[in-house]
Amino acid sequence: MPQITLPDGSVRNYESSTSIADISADIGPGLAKAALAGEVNNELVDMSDPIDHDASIKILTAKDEAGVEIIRHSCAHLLGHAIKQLWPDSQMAIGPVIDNGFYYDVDLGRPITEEELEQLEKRMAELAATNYPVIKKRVSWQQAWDTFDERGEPYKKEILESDINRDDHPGLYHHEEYIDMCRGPHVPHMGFCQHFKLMKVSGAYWRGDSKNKMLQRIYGTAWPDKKQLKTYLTQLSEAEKRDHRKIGKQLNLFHMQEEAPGMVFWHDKGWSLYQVLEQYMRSEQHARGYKELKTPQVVDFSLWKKSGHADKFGDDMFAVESEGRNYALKPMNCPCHVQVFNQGLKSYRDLPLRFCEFGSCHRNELSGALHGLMRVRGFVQDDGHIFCTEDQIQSEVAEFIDFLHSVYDAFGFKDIIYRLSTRPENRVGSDEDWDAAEAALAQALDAKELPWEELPGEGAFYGPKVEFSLRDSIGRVWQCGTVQVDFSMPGRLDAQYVAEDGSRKVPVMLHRAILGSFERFIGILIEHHEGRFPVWLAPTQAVLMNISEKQSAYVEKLQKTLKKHGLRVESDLRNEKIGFKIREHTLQRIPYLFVAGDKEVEAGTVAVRSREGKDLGSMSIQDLTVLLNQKFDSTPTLEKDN
RNA sequence: GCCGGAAUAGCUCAGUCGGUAGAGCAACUGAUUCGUAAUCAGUAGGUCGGAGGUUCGAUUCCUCUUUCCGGCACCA
Repeated sequence: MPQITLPDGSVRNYESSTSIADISADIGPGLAKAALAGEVNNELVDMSDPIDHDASIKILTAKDEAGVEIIRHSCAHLLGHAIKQLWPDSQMAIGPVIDNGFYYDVDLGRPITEEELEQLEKRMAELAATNYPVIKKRVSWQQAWDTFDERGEPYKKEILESDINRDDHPGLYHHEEYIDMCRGPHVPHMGFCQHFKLMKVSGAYWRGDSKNKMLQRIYGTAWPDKKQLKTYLTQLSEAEKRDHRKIGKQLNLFHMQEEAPGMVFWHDKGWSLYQVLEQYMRSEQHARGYKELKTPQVVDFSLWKKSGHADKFGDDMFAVESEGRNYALKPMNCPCHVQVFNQGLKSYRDLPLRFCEFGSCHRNELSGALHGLMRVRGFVQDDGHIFCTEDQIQSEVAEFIDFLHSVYDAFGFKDIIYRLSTRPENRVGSDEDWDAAEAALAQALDAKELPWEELPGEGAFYGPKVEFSLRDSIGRVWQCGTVQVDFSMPGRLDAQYVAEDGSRKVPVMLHRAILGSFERFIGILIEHHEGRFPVWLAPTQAVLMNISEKQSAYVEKLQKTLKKHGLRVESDLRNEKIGFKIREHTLQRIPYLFVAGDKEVEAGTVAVRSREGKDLGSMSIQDLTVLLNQKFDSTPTLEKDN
């Protein structure tokens, strides 16, 4: 006699075992039609799963996020159904839900072509159009194993063997003749799976391990209705327009070429942007008690052996041989900073000692990992190392987090995500040190009441870290800042200070960065602003232009004056129509355009137009300097437009 | 590094079922001096990523290679 409590608190009594399907039918035909799964005492269940005890339930439809995920999951099965029809020899591995869609890893023993992808999508649509019912059967472990043995599905058998308890009764979902194993739930019929698109194919290792066989991964997106699918596809093409590689070329910021893979050739405009960032970070760090260093880029391998980096990353360093000695291009700055610390006897009174460096580093990243400015082989970090005592860790971390917040705020990033990465399997240092370091970071976050999640096993080999990610104007998350506690390296590299009691002690080192790398951060800024940089960052803040030759001298004089004020102003005196010039500079996303005709010459002003096309009226030189000196107006253009 | 795809003028791209390539924009020259997103006319521009092979002949077909793109894996 199950008593069922609905989300609105109402209660229904049933004579015998019931199901989400029965309950939604009882409530009404509309709901019965829209229902695709349910929750029983907060656990997801299928429409057909029996409910024979008192329970609180929720009926899920395509309006619920969980409902959409179920649709996506079922689309993965639909993909499996279509694949096995088209290529019966293929072996199905796993088909999970991901953001906005799903994928299925399949062993076809060969690659899949674009044409085949279309063919597959077509078959999926045909199958879904029949609205066939999805039938769930719970079977014994052995029955499941026999089923997949008979059907030639070795990956499914492997999943059964390694991940599923022999006493369990796995759910087998029958999609007509196709059978897939899944925790579920799934849609009751394919009527829910009508709006999907196969996006791309790629290789993916079985179980994510590069030692395993590479399977074909087929990606798809799926939505409850046509409109949402279309909206998503539009969003994708909008994101493509923000591609920093494309905008970097259009705005002449930088380039890369074959002879230096993963290295950036900064052009004057990109370098201007870079310099604004660097000077800003320099003055902020100076204000917060950091001492700026510059350390060598080519350092003998012995130091990297001593620091422990050679063991773990030796192959990923650029090696340099000269006169029988082996050097490496520095992949990071910390060992060098310890060398500076080690010069001269340090006292506890010197701590905390905050070093920073715009450190030029090189890492020989795997070729397949390179990606525009986001993943490069040569980069510069806004790196810093704080040498302190254990007692100072928490306050130093707290102070750093304040610093980081003020920087992200200046760039217009308000939504920050905090993650604490804890001890990995391969590590140096004692468990006691790890306990203390992890606790110190967690406490610093908690003291600021920041929400954080733990990433177990994701820490660096020498210590745990907090990672700071920011959300950009279209909701993408980028990891940038980090602070890491290191109990190991100072000791390995013989750093010491004289404590209050006269004894020698090893300092704790905090590794920290806010932007991460300038290259990557600039890439993020480009995409965040879609190239429409706020005026304090824009490589060219304004272009002055004349209507005809008569105003040339006036424009040149004005440009000189503005440049003297430290403003980045260009002039365009070409013999072109004003409309033509405005179009060009607007496409270059110049924040402000200054036009001088006879009227303006007479009044000693310019007519100001924003890159959004707004007429800001006439302004004097004084007005212009105020306009171009706006600080930190980092509201993404997207928000401004809306 | 692994799987798949791509590489043609400064840029964006078309093209050749094997007979050494074309458009638009940009550049250059000339005319135009024109008030808020493209003035007109003309000129020039390419070892078709690199190396090898097949062929009478390769930008096109094959092999290798480099780089890039999409993923996977990696990320001190």
